[in-house]
Amino acid sequence: MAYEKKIPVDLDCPLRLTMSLIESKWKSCILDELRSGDPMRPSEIHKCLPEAAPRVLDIQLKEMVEDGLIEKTIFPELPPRSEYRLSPLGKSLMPIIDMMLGWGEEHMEIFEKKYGPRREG
Amino acid sequence: MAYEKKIPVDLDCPLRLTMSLIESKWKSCILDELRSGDPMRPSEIHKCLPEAAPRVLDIQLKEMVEDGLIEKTIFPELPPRSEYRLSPLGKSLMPIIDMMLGWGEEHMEIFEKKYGPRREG
DNA sequence: TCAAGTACCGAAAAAAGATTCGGTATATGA
DNA sequence: TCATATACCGAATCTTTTTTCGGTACTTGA
Repeated sequence: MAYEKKIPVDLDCPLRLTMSLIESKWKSCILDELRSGDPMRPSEIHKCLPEAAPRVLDIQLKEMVEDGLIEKTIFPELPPRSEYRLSPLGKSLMPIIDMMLGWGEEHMEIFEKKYGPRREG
Repeated sequence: MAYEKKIPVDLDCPLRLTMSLIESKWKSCILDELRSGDPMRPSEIHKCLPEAAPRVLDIQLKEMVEDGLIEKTIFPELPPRSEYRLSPLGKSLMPIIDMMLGWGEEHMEIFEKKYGPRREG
């Protein structure tokens, strides 16, 4: 009955906090796309992650801006133009993204053998 | 209509692979509990993570055994006794867990200010 | 006998997450 | 005029994850 405000991240445990910021399906990939530091337009991000439903990317980009991991610039132009780039906070997550990417590359074969190959007639 | 076998991890991208192994709500915490390398009994793990629904821990422990992140020993005793411990594969994830824990500790305050404090009358 | 502890599992319900579809608004080029 | 492109949002639906509840089976101790 009592209305309880929903907290968008997990403040009970430092590990859960970090996880809750990046565990949505495409957030880690978005951070990876932005790794160079150069800004990217939303349409570019969509093209780089074609498996992601566009609506999900929109929502997750918005949440990441709200959480302070990325920054958004809107240009007052028509047709509309905007850009996303890593914030300092987002940059500070990059070593973690790097390690996860490296770990995945190193161990992909194990899991391909175990669970793949995928989509064989 | 065509039945497609569900693949329990994401083999399309190394980053998503790593994430898919640990993104379930309590998996990273389970790895953290097992960090010392010493085995833990399931009841111990439950006590250390009292916020987790026991059933979820059971399921996630089982998945982590299946994925090869942890190893399980069942002792043929009554009452039943079993133990979980990090596998070499799980150990290789620890630097990532460590970094996420460290990042969370360093930045917790930002998010407490932004989204907390929680449960104030 | 009864409660508590051990380690699990199945099924239903609830919640959260992702997806699809349609819509806003404006501009350019065919 | 119509399609395409830009960027985004709301709502309904589908899917997955998490939670809750009950059950199995056996032992110990009150």
